[in-house]
Amino acid sequence: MTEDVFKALADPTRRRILDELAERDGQTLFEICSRLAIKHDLGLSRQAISQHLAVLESAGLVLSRREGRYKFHELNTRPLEHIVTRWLRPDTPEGTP
Amino acid sequence: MTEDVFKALADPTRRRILDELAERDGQTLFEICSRLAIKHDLGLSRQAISQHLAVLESAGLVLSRREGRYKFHELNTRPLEHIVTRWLRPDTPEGTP
DNA sequence: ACTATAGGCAAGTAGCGACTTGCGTATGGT
DNA sequence: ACCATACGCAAGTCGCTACTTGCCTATAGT
Repeated sequence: MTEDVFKALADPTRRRILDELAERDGQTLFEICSRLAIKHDLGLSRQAISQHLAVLESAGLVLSRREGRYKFHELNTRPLEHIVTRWLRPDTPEGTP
Repeated sequence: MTEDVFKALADPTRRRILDELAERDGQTLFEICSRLAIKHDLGLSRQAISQHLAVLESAGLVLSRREGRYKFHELNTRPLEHIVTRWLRPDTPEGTP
């Protein structure tokens, strides 16, 4: 559950992937690979990214649909919404000093 | 920075410690140890908890003040507030389907 | 049919991270 | 002065995890 969400967010490369999907949804594995290689200097193998995507997917942060030989990935922010409210006090809801 | 926050949140024991401090602020190391041992069944050594607290402290999630031979720890939720908004889309701000 | 593309599976390696163990330091009580 | 308490430091062990490498499957194009 939220257990996997925290573990998924622990890795900086996975967070970069989420950034990439937040910027442009529906990318394939190869697109994400080349984007990460170009925009950031991450020279990671295809399998590395694939495994990261698997972790993100089992955490529910990434949804994928397969079409032909392409697999498109999209970001799902639902699991992110309430993982932190667990510690946030009900007082000072937004900006009430 | 936020790098350390995610790493700090990755461990379930550290999240338990945050829970404990959220429930009662200003606990010492021994208090946290015995609380974790009793309420949850974590039979961890003192140093284990101490190292976890060090991680949480360097992430800015826990602040500590020393008084005599006691060191009191308190929760700081500031670093938690904006780590997730990075991926949350500006649409559907709270509950607007 | 053949080749290239997009991706998956599995085993192996290296390094980090959680935890322990042992010893050391400082404060407080008597 | 003595001892117990509350905590810190340092090294060592063990398991997990990120990453690679090699091979395999399936779809698309020609």
